[in-house]
Amino acid sequence: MRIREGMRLKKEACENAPALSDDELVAMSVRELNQHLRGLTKDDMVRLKQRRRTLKNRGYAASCRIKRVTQKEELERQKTDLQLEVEKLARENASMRLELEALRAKYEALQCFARTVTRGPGKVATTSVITIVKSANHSPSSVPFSAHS
Amino acid sequence: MRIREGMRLKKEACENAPALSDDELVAMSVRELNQHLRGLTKDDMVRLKQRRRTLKNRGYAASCRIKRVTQKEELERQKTDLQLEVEKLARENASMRLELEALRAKYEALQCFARTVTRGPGKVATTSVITIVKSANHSPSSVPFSAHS
DNA sequence: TTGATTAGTGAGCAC
DNA sequence: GTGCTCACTAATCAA
Repeated sequence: MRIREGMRLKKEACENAPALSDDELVAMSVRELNQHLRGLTKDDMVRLKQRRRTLKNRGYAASCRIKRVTQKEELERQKTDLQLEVEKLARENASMRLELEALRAKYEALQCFARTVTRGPGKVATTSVITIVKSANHSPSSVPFSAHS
Repeated sequence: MRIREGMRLKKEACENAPALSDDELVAMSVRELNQHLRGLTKDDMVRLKQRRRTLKNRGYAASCRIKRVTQKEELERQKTDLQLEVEKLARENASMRLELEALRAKYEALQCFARTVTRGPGKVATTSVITIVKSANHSPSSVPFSAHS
């Protein structure tokens, strides 16, 4: 139902009142409304109050609809934000994975090298035990460094 | 506006038809409808068709509302799914970051060692047993490096 | 009483 | 014509 301006004509039947517009009526405070109610039939009073209620309801319905679409838009916004964040984290994740693999390879290469160096030429004499323990937090009894003659 | 069963009484005015219920009327095909339309006033025909349209509209409005809430629920579901995924990725990310740092430390330690070994060629008078244990669950192939005598 | 929400209704658009 | 959606209304709920 589109707005029916013709409805206003009903109100014209009341001659002594200056034929309040919908906007005026709906914006009126209760005090103001009572001013305009003076000298009206009980019946007209009821009618006017009902018209006011209806106009108010019209507004409530409108804000209800607006709220509905606003919430939907908000949800969609949050969704796309989250999608972007997922993508960002996934990228970070992938690059870190590569970095980790690369470092592991470097580490193992260096390890090989260290082995050849220490195993081979000098025939190192003394016994020296170096233990570097970098353990995850679950091994509290760690001995991070211990050298033995 | 709640459903007004009283509206059906209007239809009772038509005696020759068996007073179709709303459900029957709305479920009827156009062909069936035409069957029931025989022997009715043009006016009654229009009225009946309009009632059918109104009943149909009632259903359309209902499915429209159902669709609306369904879509909203779907959006919320997707949102929580994405939130979970973000958390999961963030956790993975953090643990990989730790792993990376740990490996970097290990690598630098080994690098220092390698330098001392290679820099002082003959100087290394020690047998080195280097045990680097990074006991995180993901490196089962531990004892990455171990050289003896 | 006031504001918000629901179901039903007609208008009007799209196919 | 059929289905959907919008704006409106009355009913009803909630604060």
